[in-house]
Amino acid sequence: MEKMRADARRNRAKVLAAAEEAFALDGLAVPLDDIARLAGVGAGTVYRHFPSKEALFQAVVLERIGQFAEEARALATADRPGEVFFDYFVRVIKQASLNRAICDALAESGGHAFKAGAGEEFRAALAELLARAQAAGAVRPDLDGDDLRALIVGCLAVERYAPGSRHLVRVVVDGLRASSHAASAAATTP
Amino acid sequence: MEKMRADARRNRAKVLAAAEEAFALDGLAVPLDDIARLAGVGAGTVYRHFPSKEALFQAVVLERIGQFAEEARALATADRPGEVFFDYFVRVIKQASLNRAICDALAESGGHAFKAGAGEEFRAALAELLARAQAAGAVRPDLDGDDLRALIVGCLAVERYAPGSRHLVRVVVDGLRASSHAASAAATTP
DNA sequence: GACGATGCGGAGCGCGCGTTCCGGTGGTCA
DNA sequence: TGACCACCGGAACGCGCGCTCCGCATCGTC
Repeated sequence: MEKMRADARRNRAKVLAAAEEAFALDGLAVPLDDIARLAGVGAGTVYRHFPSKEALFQAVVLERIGQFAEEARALATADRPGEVFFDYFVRVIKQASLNRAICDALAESGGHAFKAGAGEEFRAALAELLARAQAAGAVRPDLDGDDLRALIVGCLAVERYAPGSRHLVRVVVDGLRASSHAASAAATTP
Repeated sequence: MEKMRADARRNRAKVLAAAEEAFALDGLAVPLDDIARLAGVGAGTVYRHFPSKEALFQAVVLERIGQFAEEARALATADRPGEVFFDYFVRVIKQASLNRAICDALAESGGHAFKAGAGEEFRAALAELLARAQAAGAVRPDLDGDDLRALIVGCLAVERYAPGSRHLVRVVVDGLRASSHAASAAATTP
């Protein structure tokens, strides 16, 4: 990996950059030939560096998810866990909705994208933020990290269906607040 | 259409039934040859009755959506608009989540499925239920029918990602209540 | 500068699927 | 019952895409 020829390393970087751009725009649906052309290389070169299109996709996606995870870790010790949590939740959805690659990866049933390293880190960091917000009484307690990821996937679907409708995510955010939970419990306990 | 030969009419019905079953299970992804085989006819026969796979899909989906619309119309004059609305909302999501065809059709960007007759009926009936629930003070007023359809799409994505997690839809339901809206407004108006 | 190793490009292969075409079959009606 | 023609089945076509293969170019080394 380090002892690669200079041009090989250069091409690998070009492929990654092109894939990042193409996948972000059109998701997994973009033909691999398009990525190769955008990178200015042949299709064979792509396969020299990545065993399959899927592997290239994973590489691109996991890097981005790793950024989300890092961001979350940086917030894990902040004050006002409630505000921090909601800000992060909304920001992740906003960022991810601009990136078809992330949407496709997260929506993929079974959450395959969370099996690998960076996915697991994101998972853990998200659960940490959630737990702190719940401990502070800001978020209803009947949810765990998996639930939250599912809700993020749902919000991304909403965003894709009705782009830019900011207030729809707020509906979910309001549903996450501890007070909503109380209202629901009261309503179902006459 | 009425002066069709008896076997033709029979085959048409068999194709529709097979398509309903196959699409419900695997969505648009199911190969047309599979539908033909399931129906016990040749691929050519399918194309005699429907100009394209897409048209067959639309026919199947619109019939189901028509049922949803009828159900909604039947509830449009009921008492307790709030309860009726939430019950219907949850039921539609539950039913649709068991039917990949509906999920695919609704998730399709642009909401193509709502352009045709039955889609428009569903749209109108849903908006009516919503408006009545809002007038009764049960649902936050800052939403319209399009918003609600987007939220349904989102809930279907959640359901597909985390099947059977009943309480996640409740998060959205709680977010829809008028009290949640008030809490949100209070929180952003210091 | 020459030579082996390494990487490169892009034509080509295989496959799956939507769609079409046509020779034969069997429903329909006189 | 016989003949006509609407209809049927399924083989075949075109296309797009993931992936492979191999002759050629380029890099690193002596």
